[in-house]
Amino acid sequence: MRLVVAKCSVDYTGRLTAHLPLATRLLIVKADGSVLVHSDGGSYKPLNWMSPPCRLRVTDRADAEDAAEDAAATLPEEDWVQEWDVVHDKTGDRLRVRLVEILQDTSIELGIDPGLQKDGVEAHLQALLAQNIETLGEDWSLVRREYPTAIGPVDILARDADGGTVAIEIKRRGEIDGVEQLTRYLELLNRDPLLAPVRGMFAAQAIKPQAKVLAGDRGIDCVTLDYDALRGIDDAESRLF
Amino acid sequence: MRLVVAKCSVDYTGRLTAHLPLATRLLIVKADGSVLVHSDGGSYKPLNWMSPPCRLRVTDRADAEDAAEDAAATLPEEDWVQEWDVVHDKTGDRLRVRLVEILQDTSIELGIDPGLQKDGVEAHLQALLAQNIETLGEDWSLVRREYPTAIGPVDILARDADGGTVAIEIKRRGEIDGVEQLTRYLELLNRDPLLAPVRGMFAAQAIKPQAKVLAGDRGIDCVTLDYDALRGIDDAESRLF
DNA sequence: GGATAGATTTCGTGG
DNA sequence: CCACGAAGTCTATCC
Repeated sequence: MRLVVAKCSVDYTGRLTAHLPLATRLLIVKADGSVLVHSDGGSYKPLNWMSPPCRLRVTDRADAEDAAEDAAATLPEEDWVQEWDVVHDKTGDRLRVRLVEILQDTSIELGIDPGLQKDGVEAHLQALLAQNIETLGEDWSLVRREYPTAIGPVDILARDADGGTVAIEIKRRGEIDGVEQLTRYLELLNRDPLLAPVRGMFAAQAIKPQAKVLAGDRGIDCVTLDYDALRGIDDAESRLF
Repeated sequence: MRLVVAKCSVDYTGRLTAHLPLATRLLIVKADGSVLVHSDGGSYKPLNWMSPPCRLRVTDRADAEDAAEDAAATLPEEDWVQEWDVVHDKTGDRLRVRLVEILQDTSIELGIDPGLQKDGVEAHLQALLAQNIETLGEDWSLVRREYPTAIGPVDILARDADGGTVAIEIKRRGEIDGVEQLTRYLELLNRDPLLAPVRGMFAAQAIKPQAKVLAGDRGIDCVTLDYDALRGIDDAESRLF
């Protein structure tokens, strides 16, 4: 990994065209040749970047044949001492960085990272609800998780106390897209005479008002899930055995 | 901006819980106190991070009162020399970095960045199509861009050669969501007796097969836009005046 | 400030 | 390898 702090300008051409005027920034060159351009603020997203796989070519001003005449009458922005030309292997996207003043330049070997270990995602929520389907109502039973349809799997298919089929869509945060998704599933499931009628249930840790309204309009029930409570039930149950 | 290369372990608790085992990584502390943890690969997304607004508190091992007894019988991973505790001001999300060995530690002042200048986004595509609405068919005319409805503005409302109203949704890349969005608009527009019947047109630089099928199923026409061609027409036209 | 839609999204996962 | 859904998404825009 190479870390450079430099006064530079940056140009990107690819999916879009973008330009960064001359300013002091952090440039990161990773082991795979990818480049990140960071400012001293904002969030984790760089101002500009090039994703791997790509190739970085560095040109020093001294090496440029016509350096002398170029330098004669140019804007300060173009009076660079080093130019980086980064080209994406597949898309041809190009990132050009012109370094006018290099304030810091270090390289260090990091090695391969063991990677992030996550916990608490939607999959876990789905597993917990499937294991505790009776929290939705007495005598409810699980048909199966990831019930397959032509346009993708429904999170949970269940039967309510009356033996009616219920398709459940689970989201961490319930927004309008989730209701649309469930609507498409219901349309398909209700075409199957062996299943129909199938009603919908939209389950999330929090459901936005607009999603609630849309769901209501389509006859879809909404349920708010309590992650900690579900986990609690699950722990309590497992302690019984 | 502070740049630290260190052998460290990282723990995050917030929306989810995540852990990074001991390894050598780049740690970036920005002027606003936000922290990024980068490995020497992957894309621009850090392995872990804390977004602003947040507070960073640094503890040196020497300062820890019970350092001696702690160090006596701990795992190498917990034999840290410095600990960073970063807490988000609003959400309370916490990032804890334990530095076991510091290989590099530099600080530098960057100043405020002038920011990125973009070109070629969806707005431009919309403007180009609005100016060249006749590319969709002879005698087509523009009613207006950003035609307002109760659930948001339709990109373009136009009239075809027969005087029929057409609602056009424009995307860079045509996917299923765009068809859903246009469907909602059409439902609303067709409730207006002064406009109805309104037909739909889905316009994008490229339309995915699944989106095409869904659009076809709903009687929505699909059109592939050629950005460069539209820009060319526009340039040619402006040269006439 | 909250909600919404787009992104050079990136990142998994499943077929 | 492609396609789709989720993300601690982030970011700009609009109301």
